Amino acid sequence: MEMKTFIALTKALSDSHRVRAFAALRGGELCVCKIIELLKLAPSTVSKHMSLLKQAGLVDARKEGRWIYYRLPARADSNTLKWVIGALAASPEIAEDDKRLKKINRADLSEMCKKQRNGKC
Amino acid sequence: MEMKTFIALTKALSDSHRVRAFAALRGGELCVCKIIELLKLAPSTVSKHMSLLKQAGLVDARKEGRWIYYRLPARADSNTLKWVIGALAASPEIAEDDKRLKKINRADLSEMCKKQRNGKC
DNA sequence: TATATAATTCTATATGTGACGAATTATAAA
DNA sequence: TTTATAATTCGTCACATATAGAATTATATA
Repeated sequence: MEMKTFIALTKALSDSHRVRAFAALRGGELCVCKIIELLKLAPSTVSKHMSLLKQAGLVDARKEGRWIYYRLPARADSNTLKWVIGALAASPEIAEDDKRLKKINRADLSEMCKKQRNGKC
Repeated sequence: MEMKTFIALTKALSDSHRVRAFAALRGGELCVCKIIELLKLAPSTVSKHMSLLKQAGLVDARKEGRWIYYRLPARADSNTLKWVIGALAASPEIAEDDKRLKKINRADLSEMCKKQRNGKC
């Protein structure tokens, strides 16, 4: 791997919000508004974070209607993925996120997004 | 690993000068002035970089007289070390550094340090 | 077609980071 | 003891980054 690629990876992984978003995708793809709900950040901020992760090759995206779903990439450098997932395995923060994600996945999607726009999360 | 620890690691690895300094230690311990010579940065800058790597647990230091030697830690999280070394294995920049380090290791240490002070590297 | 909506890009701002030179500290040598 | 020296810490500056809100884009629905 070239230095430039490596630095893009480590920079992408050097912000806790991005790391949490990345780790959240272990459980399967998520639309942006669910990631917004998890991180409790403004939509524009989350969008920028996901774009950075994508540029580093740490996530893939697919569009379906008005929604964009992010997911772990199928054929990414699996050593990097394994290292990150492994390193965070015992992280209390990630365990807490996993719990919250279960609730978020049960919630009504439309209602959640409406709140995000009005409540200025 | 806790999130805080993980972010300290990725932040430490998100600057190419620090990554190069870290990788240079694969070949054995180095005193600061040799790392200065390799990176061609001001001593104070290199000192800060090494201190950050140390805080992240990526390197150890030992003092011998006026010199301080940095080295890869004996019992660091070996998964992290393996991932970094593995990811950079094919990096042309690191290969180039390895070449230059051979020359640096042959050079006269006192002369090199004197130049660094006067030449404002 | 007009409106609502999910996500993005754009703009502005506050904070963080990398760089150097000067001052400081600790050790060795004269 | 005085001087030289290897490295650090401190002060400062330029530049990068995280954040939110406004404007924009693309798609679905009334």
